[in-house]
Amino acid sequence: MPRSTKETCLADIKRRILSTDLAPGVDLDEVSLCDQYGMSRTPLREVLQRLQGEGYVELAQNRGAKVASMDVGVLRTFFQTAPMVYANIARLACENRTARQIDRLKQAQVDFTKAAKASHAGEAALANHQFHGLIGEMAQNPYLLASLARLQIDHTRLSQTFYRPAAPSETLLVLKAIEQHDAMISAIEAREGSLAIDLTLQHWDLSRDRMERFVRPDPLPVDVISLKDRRNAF
Amino acid sequence: MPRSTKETCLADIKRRILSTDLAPGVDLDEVSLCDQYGMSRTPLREVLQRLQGEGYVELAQNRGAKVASMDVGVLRTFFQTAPMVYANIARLACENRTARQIDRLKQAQVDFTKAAKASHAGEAALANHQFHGLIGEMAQNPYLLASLARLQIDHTRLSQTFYRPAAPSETLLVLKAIEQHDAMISAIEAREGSLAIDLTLQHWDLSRDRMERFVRPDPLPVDVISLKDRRNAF
DNA sequence: TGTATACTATGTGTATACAAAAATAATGTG
DNA sequence: CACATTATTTTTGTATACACATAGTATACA
Repeated sequence: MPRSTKETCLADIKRRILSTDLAPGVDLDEVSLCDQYGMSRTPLREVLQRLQGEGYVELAQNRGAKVASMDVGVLRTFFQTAPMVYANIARLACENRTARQIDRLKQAQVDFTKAAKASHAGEAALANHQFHGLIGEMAQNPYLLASLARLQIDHTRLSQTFYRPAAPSETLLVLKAIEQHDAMISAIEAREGSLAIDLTLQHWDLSRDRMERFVRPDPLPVDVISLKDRRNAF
Repeated sequence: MPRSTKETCLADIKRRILSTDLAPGVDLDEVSLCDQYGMSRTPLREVLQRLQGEGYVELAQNRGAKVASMDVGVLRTFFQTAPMVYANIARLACENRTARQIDRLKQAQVDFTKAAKASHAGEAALANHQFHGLIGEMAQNPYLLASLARLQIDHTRLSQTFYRPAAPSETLLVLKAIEQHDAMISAIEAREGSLAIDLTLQHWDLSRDRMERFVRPDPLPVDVISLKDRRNAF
């Protein structure tokens, strides 16, 4: 899809950041990236500037680029802001979507379903990113889209574990997410704004629970003594 | 304030776009900008990439940069989105503002009041931009801030005529805007979120009325015949 | 006269070379 | 041995030169 070297580079760095292959906060070395993508520093630096503009990286004077961090302070506002923006985007998508966009959304859902059912965690998270990005496009609102894009970056990074189910009960959650996507497509196609908002918020609740468990996992056993004893018993 | 040539250039192009000195949609020539700011094309192009990321300019492949346009379709969503974002930002500002930020906001209000009372239209619009940008900083929400920044660009461009009163009644509107700013400062300082939202929406209504009159001015007289007659009567 | 094609001019995209700043290593001194 | 200072290396920032794409213009041909 991307034609020029620069666009390939831009898209690939985004992909690597979203999949946390490039972890939050890590420094990006210009020359090594140049080698990887077979380009000189001039266009690569322009790519980095754009990535900064879109919220993927942070640039510091004379100190290069690093992947956008995800500190706790920002995470708090993430959970605070996301449902409001997502809901508004969903409503606007109902008003402004075109038939062509519905087709693309359905295709994205096919891709997402495949990856999610196959438990391809990285691919599923990216396909989910693509799906919600398309709804954002439908909204036709460049102002809110800027917020949505930034929310999506952190959302996708936090969701990396979602599609890699550890227990059978978690597989059900993935299936539920797929169903919710299908319901959202129908609502948007039928231009039922109120329904689309409800579905979006339900979808958010599902995702939020999963993310909160990732951010704040089950605590380790407190009773270290008995653990130690059990170990010694071997 | 800006130390390096690049930052000066970035800030100045922003200023010129906000003041519509660089009108929406006009093409930006790289070499002439280089001459103006005494720098080579490499850093200038990086500035343009950043300006694109912040929504000031639009870049097209092999076709250079142009100032972000303001077509009717986008303007519709501007009026639709702005009050919601502004209100949320105001509420968050109450929660998260620091004493230091309050001081800076008061200083910005001094600057704004001076420029507005002196009917320095361009300066007043930029000071107003600065004022509301500081409230945005207080909100401590990078996601919403991205929307706010984009809304502010168009808001400031549309407000250019606000502070250049044509009639005495319009001077009163400017004074009212100044009062509203003072009230907003008090509300944010006292962390009264609900009040801050109300004031913000009132402030928006005032600004919106003025902008709508700018976008859709009074129609020209329909009765061209009688106008012509009157002219002939001279 | 209308249209297609070649040519020219202008402007954008990229690579390389060099300058400047920061990080790191090495050395000297108390 | 700790610390400060200097030298060295690494990395970032900028200028220049050239390659490439597009737009505009002129010319040839139907």
